[in-house]
Amino acid sequence: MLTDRQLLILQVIIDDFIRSAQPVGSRTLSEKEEITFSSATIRNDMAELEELGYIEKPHTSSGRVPSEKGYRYYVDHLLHPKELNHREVETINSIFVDRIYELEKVVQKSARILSELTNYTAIVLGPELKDNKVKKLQIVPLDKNKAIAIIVLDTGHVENRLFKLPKQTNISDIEKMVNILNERLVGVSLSELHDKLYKEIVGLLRRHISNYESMLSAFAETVDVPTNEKLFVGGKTNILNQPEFRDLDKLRLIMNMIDQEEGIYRLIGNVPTGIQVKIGKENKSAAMEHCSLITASYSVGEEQVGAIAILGPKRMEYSRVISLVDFLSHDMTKALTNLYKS
Amino acid sequence: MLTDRQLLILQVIIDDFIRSAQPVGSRTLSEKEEITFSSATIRNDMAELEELGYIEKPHTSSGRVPSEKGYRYYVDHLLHPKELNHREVETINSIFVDRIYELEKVVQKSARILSELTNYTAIVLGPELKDNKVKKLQIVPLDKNKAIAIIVLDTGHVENRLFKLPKQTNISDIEKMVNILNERLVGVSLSELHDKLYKEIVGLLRRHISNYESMLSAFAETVDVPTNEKLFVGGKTNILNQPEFRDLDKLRLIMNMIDQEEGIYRLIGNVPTGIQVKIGKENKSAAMEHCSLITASYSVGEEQVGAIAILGPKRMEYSRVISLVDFLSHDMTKALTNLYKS
DNA sequence: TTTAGCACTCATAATCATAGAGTGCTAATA
DNA sequence: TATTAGCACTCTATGATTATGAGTGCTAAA
Repeated sequence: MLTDRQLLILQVIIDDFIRSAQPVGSRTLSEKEEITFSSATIRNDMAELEELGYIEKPHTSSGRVPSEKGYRYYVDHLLHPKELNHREVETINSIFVDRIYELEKVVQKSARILSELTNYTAIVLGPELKDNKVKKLQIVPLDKNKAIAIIVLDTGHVENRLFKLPKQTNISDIEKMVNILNERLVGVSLSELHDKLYKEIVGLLRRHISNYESMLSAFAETVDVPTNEKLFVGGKTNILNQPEFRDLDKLRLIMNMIDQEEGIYRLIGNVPTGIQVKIGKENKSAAMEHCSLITASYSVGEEQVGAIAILGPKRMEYSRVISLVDFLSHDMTKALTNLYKS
Repeated sequence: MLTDRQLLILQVIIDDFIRSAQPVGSRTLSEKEEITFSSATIRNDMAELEELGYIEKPHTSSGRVPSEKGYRYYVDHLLHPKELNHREVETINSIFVDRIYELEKVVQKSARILSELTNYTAIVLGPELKDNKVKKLQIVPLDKNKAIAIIVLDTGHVENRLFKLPKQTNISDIEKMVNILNERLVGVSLSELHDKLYKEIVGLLRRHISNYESMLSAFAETVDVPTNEKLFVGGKTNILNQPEFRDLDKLRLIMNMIDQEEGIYRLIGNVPTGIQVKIGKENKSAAMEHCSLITASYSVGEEQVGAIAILGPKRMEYSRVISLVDFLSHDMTKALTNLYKS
């Protein structure tokens, strides 16, 4: 359909626009070294590219700007993956050099570093917990009225919740309860826990322990944690540097979305395995209309557990960002697999 | 020094400017109902107020704008506290209606609600932990190589950290260690813990346990948590609605500061007891040059443990915000005192 | 002491002209 | 037949010019 020359022109237009954020004219193009033909030829090809919907004009006599269809074609067919340079590789590896033991820190650091490397906004979603298995349960009384329920998972994640003790609970009841729970629930995954608690355990408790209800419900609530561990967003203010967000209304729209976790979960809550690029309206979100989102999943062993993402303007440095995100996601997979499967 | 009439004029100028964000002229003022004298009189008084530094002119023939000195005088002497209306009281009380047991949620909700009520940015700093006392220590082995150290504090706060087990650690050593730590450290406050660990405990461990070092250092690091529990910022995007931050450079400056915890800690890390108002340059921070900060402390019992703050433009609704912040801080004090001291 | 009157200042908005980047089309060229 | 030079045309961005009007300071009268 498109001639090689037209593809070259499309590619150069997009490359230039990504760099300059300015509409690209035939004259500018003809001066590029990779382009050997005249501006008139370019104009003819541009007219055709426009007719086919790959580029558009902001107004009658201006240069051309890529359309979403154009970006899509560019990402799918014209992109040559950019090799990361030494510094970039080093920087990403530095995330994992010291203790990976604090997952929260790793997630946070990943988001920060990724946003610094790209100058866009980075989102890192910590591993899902739903397949984690209970390692140990514990109740620690704080005083006459309150106690704290603790669940330790096999990945080392700890959930806890304060709850009110029924009046005159005696210590031995608490101990009995903890014993029953540990006997029955160690090894059970978080996703099965709630059911198990209310189907198998509740009868046992009723038989052996008076006033088990509030302790049980504290455990049940502790268990009902959001399925993802932690969410970090790095480089929110990088958005301010993008010329397309000079417009305060656009800015407000996207900022509002980023500032509430819910919006972000909707955006990258369940991304497919591997790299994905969503351009503008493909994101099905009014706030994201002028943005592109590049996501990558990471895994523990074979199982996908989390995701990282870069949010930037449609005019994004796709090839560089894709390489970075890809690299980091593999690094995270390696590090986490290493940590949990050995 | 200032006549009553001048004070009235100053007050009305500031009130009007807070509402409109526009320089206030003598004509506008003379039409206010509380002002009974002519615009010429006002002009004379304004000239004097300007000479004394309470107001200033953006340019020769414009209306007047309050200076920082003017705001300061206004806050110190001209403010009549604004009664909260029913809805505001209800909304704030709603923070504490259901389970206060999850402190993190309470802090988060406070920040959100405060920002919604004020339309400014709200910051809530969770309670300090340094005077919390150890309630229980625990080590849970996850597999041959890793274990998790857990510290439960008397307020119900739980800290935990993954650490690497020395090769061939046997279970009984871990149990011995846990016993020693619990015997010696329960009741010790977090601020004394580090010292105690390395002065008293280390000798005991050396005598009874082989390979105690890494377990000890895991505990020590778990203990070295930031002294404040949690920090939440609500309504960051409210800044975008303030006309003074149309300027992208100003916006970037303040956004950058808000987006890093460190900047916020520097700002409200140690605020005095009670309400404090810092106006513009009084904050000693370039980013805050065009902002005011209203802070209030809250306590458990008699002891101040945390702070809440509102960050807005210098042109802030001081009286309303002060009332809101005051009210919320007392509510928090009540709720927390009730929770921990009963 | 207060106020009316008036000349003066300056920011803002509106209008207009110009330059220049870019286009599409036509006709000449390889 | 495909490419390119040439040219008229379009539209934005820029700057200059000009009104408009809100607001001031000063003077003189009340």
